[in-house]
Amino acid sequence: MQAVPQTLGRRERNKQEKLDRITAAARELFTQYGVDEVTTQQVAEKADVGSGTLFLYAKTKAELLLLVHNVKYAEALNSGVAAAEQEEAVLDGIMAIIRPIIKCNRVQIENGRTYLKEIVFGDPSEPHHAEALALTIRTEAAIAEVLGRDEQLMARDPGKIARVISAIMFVSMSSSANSGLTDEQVGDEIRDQINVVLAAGS
Amino acid sequence: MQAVPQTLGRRERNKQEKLDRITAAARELFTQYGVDEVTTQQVAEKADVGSGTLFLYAKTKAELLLLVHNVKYAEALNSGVAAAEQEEAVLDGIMAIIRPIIKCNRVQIENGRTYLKEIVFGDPSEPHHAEALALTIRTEAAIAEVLGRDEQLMARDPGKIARVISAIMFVSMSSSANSGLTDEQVGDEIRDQINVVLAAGS
DNA sequence: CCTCAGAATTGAGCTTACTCAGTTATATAG
DNA sequence: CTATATAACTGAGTAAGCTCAATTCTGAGG
Repeated sequence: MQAVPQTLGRRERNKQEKLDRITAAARELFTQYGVDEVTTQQVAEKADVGSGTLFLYAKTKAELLLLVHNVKYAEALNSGVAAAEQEEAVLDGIMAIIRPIIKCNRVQIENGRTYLKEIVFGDPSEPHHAEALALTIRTEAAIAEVLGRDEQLMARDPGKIARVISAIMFVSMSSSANSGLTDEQVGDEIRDQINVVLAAGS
Repeated sequence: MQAVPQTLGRRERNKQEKLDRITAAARELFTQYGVDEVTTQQVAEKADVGSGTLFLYAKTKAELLLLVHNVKYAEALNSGVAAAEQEEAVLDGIMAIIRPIIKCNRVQIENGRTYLKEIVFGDPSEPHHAEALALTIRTEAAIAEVLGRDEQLMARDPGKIARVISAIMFVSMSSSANSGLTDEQVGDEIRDQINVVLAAGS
């Protein structure tokens, strides 16, 4: 019997180190070449682990992408929420939240689309997927908060409206029809749709 | 040189027959077992064609599902549009359109979700995918028509609202979070969201 | 009927995500 | 320190979608 070591024991430390190496390897390769152009073998090699080990840390290749992309999405969301505080008008505030998210899902458009696909269609019981879902919930909450600043909208259901906006974002960012558009054009398309939802009473 | 034969020549007839056999085989196997549980080999065998031939008629397995499911979707849409004519209220009319679509995408939920996934993320240059897109456009048009019956809504932009409703439908029908719900529950979720979009002025 | 260009078909083979039986490393007990 | 249980790791192997070089079939021209 031994006291619990402050440094979590070698086993735990090794696991953490491996996860870090895998995450770094996947991030670099996916970002540079795109998830479809990278094989799991390549990620395993770069992370210096066996190919089987990779799948102990991410159950599928898609989960590996979630692991990597969640970080970027979280950053985008944070910056968007911060920017939204500076805005007066509701629509401007919402667009301030959305714009960084569009950007982050279109820098490497293939990865962004695969990420969004996985959020909706992937296995929600997987940990990285659960984290992604938590992020979309945070996004909706942030949007709902901005909606709630307006009395008229407060009287409607900000949570439900935020959900609708979330669906609008998802489809507009994912659709193959929009692959060729610029970030601004996608943003415009989203804004127009939000506008028709909000401008209801006018 | 010979006059164009009424019966399109043996070559064309053979191609048509093969496509029919492939479609029938895929429909039966996918419907009974679900697209993920069926291999392309099995479809090829059942259709009595070589495995390579299959991919001349549908470039990917997903395209094969589109080929099969488009027919069901078209039927659902037609029956929904017909039902919508009997409805007075706008929301009732829209739900009349949507309900058969929900049903058709959830009878075999795995196939329905894969179908929806392919519509958004698949290759739009493929013929069966193009047909699926045409169906979603027809769906939006049908919804827009019902919206246009109301003067207030007519003043807003029925086409754009229909697009928003389309996004709502897509996410609610696809989301893994809703896998366990009944058709009615999914319908309710969709109706609630549409309601908050339409009930704007009230 | 015979020839032949090219359309249509084919299935062996390739790629790659993922599995699993066997191996190695770690921590605890005596 | 040695033994043992068990957690962690590994890479050869499997499965399945898809490709493509070789083959067969079709129809027009002579």
